Amino acid sequence: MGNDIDLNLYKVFYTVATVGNITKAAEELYISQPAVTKAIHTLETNLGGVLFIRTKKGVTLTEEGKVLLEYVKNILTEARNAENKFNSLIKLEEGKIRIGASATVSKHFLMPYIAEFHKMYPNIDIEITNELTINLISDLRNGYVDFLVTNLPTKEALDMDITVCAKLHDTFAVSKKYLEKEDKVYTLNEILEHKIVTQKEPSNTRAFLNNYMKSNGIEFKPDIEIVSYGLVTEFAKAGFGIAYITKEFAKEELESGELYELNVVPKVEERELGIVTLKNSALNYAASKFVELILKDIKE
Amino acid sequence: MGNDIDLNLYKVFYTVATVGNITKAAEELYISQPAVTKAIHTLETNLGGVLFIRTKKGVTLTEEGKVLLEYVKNILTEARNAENKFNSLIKLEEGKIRIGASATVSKHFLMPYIAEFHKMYPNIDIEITNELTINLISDLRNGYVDFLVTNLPTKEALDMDITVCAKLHDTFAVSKKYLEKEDKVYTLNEILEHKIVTQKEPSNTRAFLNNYMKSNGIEFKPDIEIVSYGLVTEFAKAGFGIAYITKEFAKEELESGELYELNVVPKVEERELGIVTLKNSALNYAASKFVELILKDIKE
DNA sequence: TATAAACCATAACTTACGGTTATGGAAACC
DNA sequence: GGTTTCCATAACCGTAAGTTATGGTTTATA
Repeated sequence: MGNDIDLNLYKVFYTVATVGNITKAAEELYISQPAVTKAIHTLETNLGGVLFIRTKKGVTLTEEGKVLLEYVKNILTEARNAENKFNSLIKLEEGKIRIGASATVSKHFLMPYIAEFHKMYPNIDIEITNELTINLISDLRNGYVDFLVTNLPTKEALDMDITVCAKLHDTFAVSKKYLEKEDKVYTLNEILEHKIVTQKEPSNTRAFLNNYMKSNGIEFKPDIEIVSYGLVTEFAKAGFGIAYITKEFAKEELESGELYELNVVPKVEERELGIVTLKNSALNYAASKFVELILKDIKE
Repeated sequence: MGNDIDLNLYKVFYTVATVGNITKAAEELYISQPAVTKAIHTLETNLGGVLFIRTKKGVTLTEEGKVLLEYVKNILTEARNAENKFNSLIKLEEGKIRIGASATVSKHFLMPYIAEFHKMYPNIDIEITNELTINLISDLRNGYVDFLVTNLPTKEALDMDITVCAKLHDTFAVSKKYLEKEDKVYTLNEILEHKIVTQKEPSNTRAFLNNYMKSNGIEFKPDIEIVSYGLVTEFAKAGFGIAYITKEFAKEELESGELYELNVVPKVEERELGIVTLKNSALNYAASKFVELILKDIKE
């Protein structure tokens, strides 16, 4: 956009035009009167025409100057709007964060961060999409969400950046209603003599469980399969069997004693929760601030 | 309109944003690459946020940068529009001239100038208002016309600037049908023995005639009074009597011999044709150019 | 797997120009 | 007629926008 003239001169022009007096305009602009005189002159020579008629009482616009002024008004208000908009985005006075995460992660992991962030920046909209990880990934690719918070590892992540934001610990837990608490170390086979409650495939958690079983040489089939993770703990609490759960997502039940953890060997490996973003595409400022908030915890 | 940031930086920003590459943008802007780098940096610090993400393949806009770009596009196109508009006004590629003048002046004086001007600048609209001088003056005051071309003197001209643009010579003329041509010097009283054809009051010409008569001690009453000056010559040509005419406005009739001038003493004083503009208000560029064209002739 | 090429960042230097002060002239105001 | 109000001009100054040179890092190339 080959734009020749010095846009800053328009600021001076505007002030002089509205004030109608070079000396006063200079005061308003906090520069000297000769500076303004010169600015108007260079603008006039650059444009190739006269903008003001100089009188002893001040200056008045020529007809062409009046026409120009209308354009200049638009230019300057748009510039002001640009500044304001950018500012409010940076100051987090407005904006939107679109997070993709499972209902479980949303409830048990994100919730406190969202609450904290919302308290700090109440005008930032937060939109959460709860779906299966596979769907979330396509949402991310299609630009429907800014980033995901999901269990790792997520395969096919060549076009994505992953940042670990928490460690997850799976375990077997059960209600006393189903199995009296005992100070005992369970083998996997002993566990499998019981009814097993777990999530239905496909799910990251279930895939992790399958893999764990397989690496211990066991081809297994659970007794109760549930789509919603939330219901897994409910079924366990109701005494339907031994549930495969993630400790971080069942804190309440474990702390209240509604469920207790079984001491099983071999221990289930540690998993990770990660923030997934699209490579080569930046988060908006609000989203990056939110991610920062999450990561602050893990840094320590 | 307290606008803080350097508007010229937006030009650089725009180029970088669209090219997506600082080095190439520098080429396009005919400045060095470090200059562009620096410009973007200062813009970023002035705005207080990041505009681009630097990669090894170039730069890409942040989300906030994308938002800013939309505003900047508007700013730059409006600036370009402003330049273009001003330019075409100055180049006389567009514009309008509104002239107030009597039908006589329009026909016998302005016509050739209008033709010449229109040939030079065919896109300038020329609007002519024909009315009595009194009405033209109020049109001028009300801004309905840019300037007047009228007989002088025009009273009540304190708020107006007057520039003489031609000399006018009134005289008595007659057709051979009415009075056989004689090589004779007429006194005013001899003239008055005939039928007199002249314009009806109010009119500048008639006022001038009245004044001329009065200064020669004569209270006179014409025999035929006509509103339209054009018809005065027609009536004279038809042999109704001796007409009071302006030589400059009856060239054809005098040259063709349809009318001939009577040698009357004392001679009628010279009158002036003037361009009348409103004080403290500038003509638009097209109008001022037109006035220039008229005045070019009298200068010589 | 060197080698070259592409890009942005930084540093040190130069200069043009946007600012300054000082002054003048010409109306307008008391 | 003195004072004030304006804009224009001249001479000077400092900064910030430009310059060249260089470096580091990644990506493409042979």
